[in-house]
Amino acid sequence: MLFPELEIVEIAPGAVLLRGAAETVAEELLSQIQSVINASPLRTVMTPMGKPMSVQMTNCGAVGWVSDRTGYKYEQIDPLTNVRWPKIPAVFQTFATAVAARAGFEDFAPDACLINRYAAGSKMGLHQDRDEQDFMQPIVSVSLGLPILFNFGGVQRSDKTIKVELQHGDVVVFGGVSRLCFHGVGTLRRGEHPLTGGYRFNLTFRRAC
DNA sequence: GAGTCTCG
DNA sequence: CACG
Repeated sequence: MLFPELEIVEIAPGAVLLRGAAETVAEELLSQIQSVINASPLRTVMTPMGKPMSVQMTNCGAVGWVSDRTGYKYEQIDPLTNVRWPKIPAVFQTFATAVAARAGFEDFAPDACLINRYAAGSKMGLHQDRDEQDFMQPIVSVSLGLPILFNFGGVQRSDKTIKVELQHGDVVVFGGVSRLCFHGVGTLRRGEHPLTGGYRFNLTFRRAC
């Protein structure tokens, strides 16, 4: 998979925005997202402090990221269906590996893909992705549908954040010295996107195990 | 133990 | 909206 003429924005050392990298595969990705949702439906999860998250989520892969009263963790079995999460669709796997390589991370082989659906009012506070085994492996985040403001900070929650608008088809890859940086997104504003309607979908690819 | 959270 |  090649990305000619790709605009690359360096957000921080080890963190890049590949502008529009997913545009040409967006419809395929969305179609596969629907297949995953058909097998493992979107659901609202509780944070360990007892508040519901504003996004709806599901997963595909050998393990899926879940949150409940007991904490954050990766699970092999979807607690909603009590069977394994759907496999990561081939187009997801190929695309994630390709964009990671384009960002300088060769041989990225994700075993988990978190699917978050944002509706108007959904947001994601500053957090670290630190439930994975190997922090040498990067995070690949794909934005589809409505735009949202991305906040990317440092390894301390109090570090100041850089803000960048993520548009349909944008891909952020972060790893290396940025792997444990705090990040999040602002509140999704209501809108209409030709492919996703009033929603934004985010795919987060990780090597969890 | 803190926390993808909320609150002041 | 940023901070804590």
